[in-house]
Amino acid sequence: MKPIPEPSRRRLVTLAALLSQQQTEKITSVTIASLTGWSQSVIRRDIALLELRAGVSNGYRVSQLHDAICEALHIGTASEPVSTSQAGMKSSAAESRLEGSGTKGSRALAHKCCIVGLGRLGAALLEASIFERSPFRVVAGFDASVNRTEVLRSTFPLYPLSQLESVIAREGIEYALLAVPDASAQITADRLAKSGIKGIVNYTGAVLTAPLPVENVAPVTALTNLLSQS
Amino acid sequence: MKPIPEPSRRRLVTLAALLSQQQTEKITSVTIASLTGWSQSVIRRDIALLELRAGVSNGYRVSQLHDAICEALHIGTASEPVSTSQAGMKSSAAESRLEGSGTKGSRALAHKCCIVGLGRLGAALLEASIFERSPFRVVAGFDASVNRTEVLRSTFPLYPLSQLESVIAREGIEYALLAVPDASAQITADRLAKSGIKGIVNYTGAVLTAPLPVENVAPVTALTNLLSQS
DNA sequence: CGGTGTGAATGCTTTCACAGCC
DNA sequence: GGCTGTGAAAGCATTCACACCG
Repeated sequence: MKPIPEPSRRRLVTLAALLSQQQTEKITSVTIASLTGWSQSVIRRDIALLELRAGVSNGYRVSQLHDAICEALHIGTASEPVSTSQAGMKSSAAESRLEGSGTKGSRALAHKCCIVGLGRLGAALLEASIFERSPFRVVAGFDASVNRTEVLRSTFPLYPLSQLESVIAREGIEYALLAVPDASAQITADRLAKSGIKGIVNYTGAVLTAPLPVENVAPVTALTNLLSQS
Repeated sequence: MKPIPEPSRRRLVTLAALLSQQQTEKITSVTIASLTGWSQSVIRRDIALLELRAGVSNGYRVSQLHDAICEALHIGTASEPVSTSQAGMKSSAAESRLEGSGTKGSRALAHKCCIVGLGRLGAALLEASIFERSPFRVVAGFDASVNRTEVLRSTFPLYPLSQLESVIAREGIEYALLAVPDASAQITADRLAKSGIKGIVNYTGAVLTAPLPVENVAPVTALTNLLSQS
């Protein structure tokens, strides 16, 4: 399968999330269009990229489409469709079509993440429910203040910042959520990069310079993006 | 000035933030390239869109470029360049060029925002420092639990969710940071849309259907975007 | 030189429009 | 009829390459 272009990829990420909150069994591109605001053309093209040739005549099977996206995007543990009481045994084993390219990696381990900086914002991310039913698992938190790492409660261990490199290496952590004070953002990002982290979600107001993908989600950045969209 | 295309706009938002944390007086496209990872071509094109024909031969004046971006993006109160002691009276009145399209709106009031949902994450956004020196000002917080709205401390008033519509109208609030539980996200988004809000920053895991721009910044969404970028 | 600004060319994405299928 | 999948066209964004400037 050829590499999926960036705009399509981002839409597919959203589409996967949308599918997992969908109740119906089937869905058409026109429904997706009304739910997301994207054009039908673009939706059909995006889905065509999956090379799942299964959506004939009356829409796509929600679960099948969802799984196909997760596979194409290399999302290991997929966020399962929401199960409200009525769901039944709908698709627990989503009949893998003949041409299936070996879906064995599907139950793969979740991607390991860590939270760096446990101020108010970082501490808020400790909430376990956020990552439930997602392909990610937070396995460590870090803060410069030993006080915080000892007082805060979480389902995974918290470490002093000095152990950043060693814990990342030991646990094989892939992604970091960065929520340190702006002033130490760049230095910390440098340390993360050197530790072999694959990507950073940046909650700080600082613009990071790093040799790896950074997703900026600082409140001010997000608002500014909206602002100039008028 | 013609409308700025979306990819350029997003880069310019980041560039503005980068400039405001810059210490030097001048900057060249090659420096920006090394700091951001974007190509020189794209940077020069983006800046050319500003029609600020002022960057001859040895780079751009940081403050001037910053102001030009803020103007083009309709950012009222710009985030000022960081003032480390040495900054001096650099550019407090950024010589508005002759052709200037009437920069009178420049000292306009900050854009008003509100935080909807004051759980751990929403409450973390109450931190005033986050929005300091930004073109945004949070003027209200909302939560379904009166307990929370009464116990939490902030520099602006907190209201029960029932007053959402009335307060938004009265205060003329433009943007909302949505941090309610996933289950009530869509309903709340509908209320926000009806209240005339111009854009939503979505911290929930839910995919929103709304007739206005939504910026998705849920941790899982951000991580997934990174993930499939390998 | 080292740097910007910009036509022209390239490469991507989106849209159109229609064949094919249920 | 309603819907998908896909060539072909149109529309955008990025890169190239070079004139021009301090």
